Amino acid sequence: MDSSVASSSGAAATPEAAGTLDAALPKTYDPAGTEARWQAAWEQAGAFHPDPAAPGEPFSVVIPPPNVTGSLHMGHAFNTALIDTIVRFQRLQGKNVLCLPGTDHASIAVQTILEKQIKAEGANKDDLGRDAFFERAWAWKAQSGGTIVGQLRRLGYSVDWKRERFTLDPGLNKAVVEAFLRLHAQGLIYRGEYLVNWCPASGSAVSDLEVEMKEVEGSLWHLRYPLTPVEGEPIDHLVVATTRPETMLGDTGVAVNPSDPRYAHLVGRSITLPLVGRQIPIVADEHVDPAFGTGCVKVTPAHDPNDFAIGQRHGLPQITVMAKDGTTNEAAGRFAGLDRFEARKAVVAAMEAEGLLVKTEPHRHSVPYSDRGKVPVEPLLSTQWFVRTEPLAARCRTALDNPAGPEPRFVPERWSKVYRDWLTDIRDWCISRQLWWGHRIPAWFVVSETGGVITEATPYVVARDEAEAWAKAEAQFGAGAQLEQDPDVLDTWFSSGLWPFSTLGWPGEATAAGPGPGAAGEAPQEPADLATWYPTSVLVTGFDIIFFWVARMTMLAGAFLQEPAPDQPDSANPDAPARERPVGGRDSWIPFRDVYIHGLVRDENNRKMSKSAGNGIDPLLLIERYGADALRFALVREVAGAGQDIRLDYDRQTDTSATVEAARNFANKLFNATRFALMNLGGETPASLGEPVPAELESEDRWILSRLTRTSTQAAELYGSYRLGEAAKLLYEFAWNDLCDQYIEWAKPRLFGDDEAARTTARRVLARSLEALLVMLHPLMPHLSEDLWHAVTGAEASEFLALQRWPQPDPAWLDASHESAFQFGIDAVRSIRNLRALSGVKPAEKLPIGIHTPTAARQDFVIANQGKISRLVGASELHWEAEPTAGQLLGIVDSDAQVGLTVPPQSLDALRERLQKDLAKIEKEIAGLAGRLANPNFAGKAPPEVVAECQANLAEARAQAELVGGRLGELG
RNA sequence: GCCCGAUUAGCUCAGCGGUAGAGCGCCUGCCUUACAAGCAGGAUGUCGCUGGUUCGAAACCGGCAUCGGGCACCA
Repeated sequence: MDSSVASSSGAAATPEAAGTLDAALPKTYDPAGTEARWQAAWEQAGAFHPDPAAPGEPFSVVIPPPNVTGSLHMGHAFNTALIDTIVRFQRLQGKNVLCLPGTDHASIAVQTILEKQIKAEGANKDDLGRDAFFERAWAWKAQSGGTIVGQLRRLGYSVDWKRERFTLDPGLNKAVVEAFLRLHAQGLIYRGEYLVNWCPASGSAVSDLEVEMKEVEGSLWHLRYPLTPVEGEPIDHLVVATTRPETMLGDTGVAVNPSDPRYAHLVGRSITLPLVGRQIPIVADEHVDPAFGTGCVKVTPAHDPNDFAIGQRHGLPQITVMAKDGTTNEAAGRFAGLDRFEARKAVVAAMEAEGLLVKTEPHRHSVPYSDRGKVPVEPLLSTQWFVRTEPLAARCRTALDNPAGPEPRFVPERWSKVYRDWLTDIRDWCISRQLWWGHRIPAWFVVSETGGVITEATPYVVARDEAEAWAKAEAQFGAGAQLEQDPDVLDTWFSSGLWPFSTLGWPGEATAAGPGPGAAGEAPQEPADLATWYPTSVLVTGFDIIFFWVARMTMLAGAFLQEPAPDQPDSANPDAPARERPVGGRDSWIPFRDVYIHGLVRDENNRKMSKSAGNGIDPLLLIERYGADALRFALVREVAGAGQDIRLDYDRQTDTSATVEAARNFANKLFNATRFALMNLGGETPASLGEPVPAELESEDRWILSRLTRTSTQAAELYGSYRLGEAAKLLYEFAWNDLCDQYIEWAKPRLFGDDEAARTTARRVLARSLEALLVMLHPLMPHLSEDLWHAVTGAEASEFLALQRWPQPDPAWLDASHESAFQFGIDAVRSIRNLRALSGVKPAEKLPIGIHTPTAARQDFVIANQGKISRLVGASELHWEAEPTAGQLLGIVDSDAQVGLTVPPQSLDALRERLQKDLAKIEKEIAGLAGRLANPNFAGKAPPEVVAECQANLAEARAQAELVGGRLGELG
């Protein structure tokens, strides 16, 4: 006992880890100081910096790296809460857990922000130059990244900050270059001129995924195209309908459906394109819907994806009439130099002037918008780099069909369909961006071969660096070769797509320094982190980036991690137990075993929170008001239906949230429960008190230990299967209802009394239950639980709850029949309190109370717990006769027990009303049960145990009805 | 057009074959020596509509309605 007191005060003597509770014993929990203190302590101790050679089954998560575009919003806090709950739980399971943090350079988003800033300063990025721009971008990254990291720390994220990565840091650049080279060597990267989505706002190509279709109110212009005249032909023109009249300047054909009787005979004839005068052919193409518009389509292969395809099928020329800044070019003739929307007006006006505008109809249609630029994208012919996706997607589909189980496994499962569908009709991925902020494409053009300029035909070499490029170029093109590196950068998602392995050290030193992929004699030493933690255990992310990110990661992993990793003997720790992994390397190349997809955080009006909508909530505001633990608990608790969006209530006037406040109240409840324990454990700790001795346990001891055992099994199951919200609710109920409302109240007489032995038993049970609860809650409320755990256990400051083991209560404590026996006590107490309230007895007034039951076991229970029950119900004396004494006010617990008060019956009406209500309810139940039993089909077909239960319930209900009826009769 | 989700107490949501739950809010009473951020007691629902399966449906199946989301997209 004494030694434990010493260890408790020992913790208090270490200032940086002193439990809040040891000092002034405030009545309310103040999260701010506690949270900061433990965050610092964890980090200083390197608590979350795992060793790849350490024992324990590896468990790893790479966090979705937030964009360095400013600060974090509630969605990030949600994602963080979920991931940290999972990894902290797994750490408590004794696994070798790595949670790797980082941020994403967000090429186009950051460049857009910076260009806006520069523009506001009256300059543009070209004045600045590429190097200065880069410097500025890095400064921005430092600032925004710092803010983000600060926010993640404030949430208590148990990530390994020593392994923090940034998608544009040198190590990841090496991975990006290597990935590009290997894909190129595999024939999976090509360069060519295709119609791409051009964003005039950012001056870059974007991928299909970065285009968002928006419904807009536009117009459908019907234009008259005169046929080049032919003798005897009655039709002298066609009418085409278009939403983009300006593109007619680039028309190189008109298409009709081959089976359209109106026009079939005109196929092959030519048209004189108005305003331009070009002769263009009429072609027949299945794509044309005869029922839409006039059934004639103008074909502009250089400015529309469908027209591009038609043009390809019919060999039509591609005439680009638009420049990359969204203005018409010289090919637009007299319309050249106009902004595209001006050009539209000008063309329509000109057509009208020539009497060729048949009509203009209002027309609602979808227009492709650039996600980032927020302007309509322009389909434009452009030479870009592409990844050939089908072979990569095919591998992913095969993995998903793995007969041993889908890889990855989606939770909830329905998202695997979304993932598969996208991989099934996938288009090639345009990966080049005409931006500066990003990974420069590792390709050098041999410009000497094409007269010093870069064209589509310019040959190139891909290389790890300039020296290698020169070597390759000279070998291929001779010493006179002139090189120029491609000025473009790669799509951000190209580097994000490598995240689960690039952050773990892929491709490793030997390979990177080696002569090239597949070269002989190469003996790549797989990085230890990769060997231990790849594939990662689970990816936790929102459904909105399944295509952008999840699928890109699986596709790229398929290109690089197919080969089994070499066996890595555990040299640093030869005695370590064998890993649960196949000898010879990883069991899958898919970068994560599970993909846990969560919903979005919506605002109080059920709108998606987003920066652009301006309805985001700064997590820091709520953390400051309620604490990080409260915010985390609130977010996780809301997520019981996995994959469902969550709605966070929020009052923008006062920056308050009832949901988070409820979680804060729970934190305070735990704080006070622990405070109560500290005040009543007499300076002892769970360890110094020792195990509860079965023979000494009282009723509530056995009950709470059984509940604890049950809860610990259930909570582990829930956490382990990503049912985090359910775990949160379960523990909330155990803590508040079972431990605080029941156990502590029943145990108080012993804790406050002088019976040393009884007090010790109660202390043992209380200490053990509370400690186990704190461990179980740790994944959800890490700071509070860490703090309280230190206070309760007196653990050294250098020890952490975060690194303890999940509670292993003795299974022998599980006792369902005792749980229901004790439930009688709870129910009896409630019945008495109800009766007191009903009869208007003052809470402070003590009065004689009876519990009446003919059952011996229950009588024994009442006798054994007389003092406790008396205290709980405010009894001056407690009777336990089998039958009620005359003149008492009676309440029904169940058919086998009644409770009674001896008071002047001043509230008979209230009691009568209550009994009548009870009776009505019971009779309704009887009618239902009797009806069911009367149905011969039920008795014949329902399982016998259900029938028996039904009969038992009916008997119970009838007995209760009789009791209630009798009481009503007495009341008159 | 194709696919997915949701619809349960005033609000936010669990429950997903045995006859309805939680938190918040609400009503009543309590500063009971851990906690008023608390305690005790209480009220509150034709589980969207409609067929079907079943002895039995909030739950399973079909249709419908409303809301939300994704994909595709005809000029």
